[in-house]
Amino acid sequence: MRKGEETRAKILDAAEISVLAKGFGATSIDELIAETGITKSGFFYHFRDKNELAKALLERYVENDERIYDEIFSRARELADDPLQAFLLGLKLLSELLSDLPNGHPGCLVAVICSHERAFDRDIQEINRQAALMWRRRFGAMFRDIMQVYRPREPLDVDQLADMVSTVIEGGIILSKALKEPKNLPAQLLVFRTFIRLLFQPAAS
Amino acid sequence: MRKGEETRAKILDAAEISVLAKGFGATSIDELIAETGITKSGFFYHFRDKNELAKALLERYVENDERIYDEIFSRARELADDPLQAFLLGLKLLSELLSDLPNGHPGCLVAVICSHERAFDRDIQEINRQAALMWRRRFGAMFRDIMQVYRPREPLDVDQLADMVSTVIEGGIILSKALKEPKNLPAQLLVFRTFIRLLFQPAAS
DNA sequence: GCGAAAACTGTACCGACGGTAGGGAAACGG
DNA sequence: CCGTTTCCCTACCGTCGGTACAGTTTTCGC
Repeated sequence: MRKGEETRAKILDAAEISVLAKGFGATSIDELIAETGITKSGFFYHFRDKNELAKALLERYVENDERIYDEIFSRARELADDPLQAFLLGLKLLSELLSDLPNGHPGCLVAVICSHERAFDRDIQEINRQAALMWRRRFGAMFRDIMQVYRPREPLDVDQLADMVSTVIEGGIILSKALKEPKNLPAQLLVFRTFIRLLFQPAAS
Repeated sequence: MRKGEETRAKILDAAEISVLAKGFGATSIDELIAETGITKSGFFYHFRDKNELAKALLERYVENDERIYDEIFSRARELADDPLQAFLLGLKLLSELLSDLPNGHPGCLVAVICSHERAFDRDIQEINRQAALMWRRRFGAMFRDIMQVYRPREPLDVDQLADMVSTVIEGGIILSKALKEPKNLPAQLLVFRTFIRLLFQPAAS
């Protein structure tokens, strides 16, 4: 029972690394069982097929992602009383965390799934959608808090502003990879941070 | 000679649609030859292997991409004398163009390659990198023009600002797909446009 | 410590796919 | 009409995802 989850986790660990590096199609089951020291039958005991592996992988990834955001922004909230300052601090903390990853961000599974779209069933696409909606809700709540204190210099839709956070992160991951400049993602986050500061900065200079 | 290029183009057309929809791994050669009415030998006459197909696909995609940007921003430049106004207009035109696509942006091949990274050889990764660098140069030049006339309200690195354009586009494509909201990408572009307007807006209101 | 369930192993097999090899044949251009 | 380009045909190989199923070990609750 607990042993089973351990093996399952080992498979998922190996799969995540490989999928983020090579894509889902190029990640073979044979390769995963070789790395985890399990047999093919053992693999299919845990996952009915490759699609279920993808599903489990994505679910785990999204959970972990949420946990990291929870940690960072709750810590930022503790350190700053003002909602705007807390958000700006959160972005900074996130940028620093990403900057400390030696090889840059390994890649976002949500984006990988998007690039493969029709290769997966609706279950997976729905998990993906829910993940993006969670981001929207999370950052949307923060912007609503900010707007109770500060008036934006330009009227902007809260949801679109919240989506912009995810957009910059996802886009930053891709650009970092394409350019082979791991520092690009944290840098982009800081540029976005400047935009937010500008947006809520009082009109008088 | 011309017949050959025609067939080649037909293969690339089918491949591009399929790759953007399902990813590269899930796009089978058998499927491509069925759609183009060619035989397997015929396919391998045009492309030594799947990797060369990817390379040709990416090269064609990047060229087309550049052409579209050229058109939009040169038209914007004709309509507006001021570099800032021209850029803002260009973003608006781009947003409208993306908004008119009935099923949303089909996906960016550069991003797909990034998600598959290690599955491709260095040639392809280099083409990808050069494409991202071209974007940086293109938008960097625009921002430099703008900065000769306007002083940004916050000091920002020109390259990072230029990368932000690509970041928003790539991130917007992913978010649009994840959320299944095709209008998300053009909306994000307009949010970014607001940020740029804010950045270069004179301090006095 | 025992029995049942959980967690595997082993073997044999299947179809689809990427790719190779090589011998052609139609189409076209000069 | 000759040669190159462009493609077809057949046969084959290894890998991969997946199935089937019987057998074995490990683990855990009682």
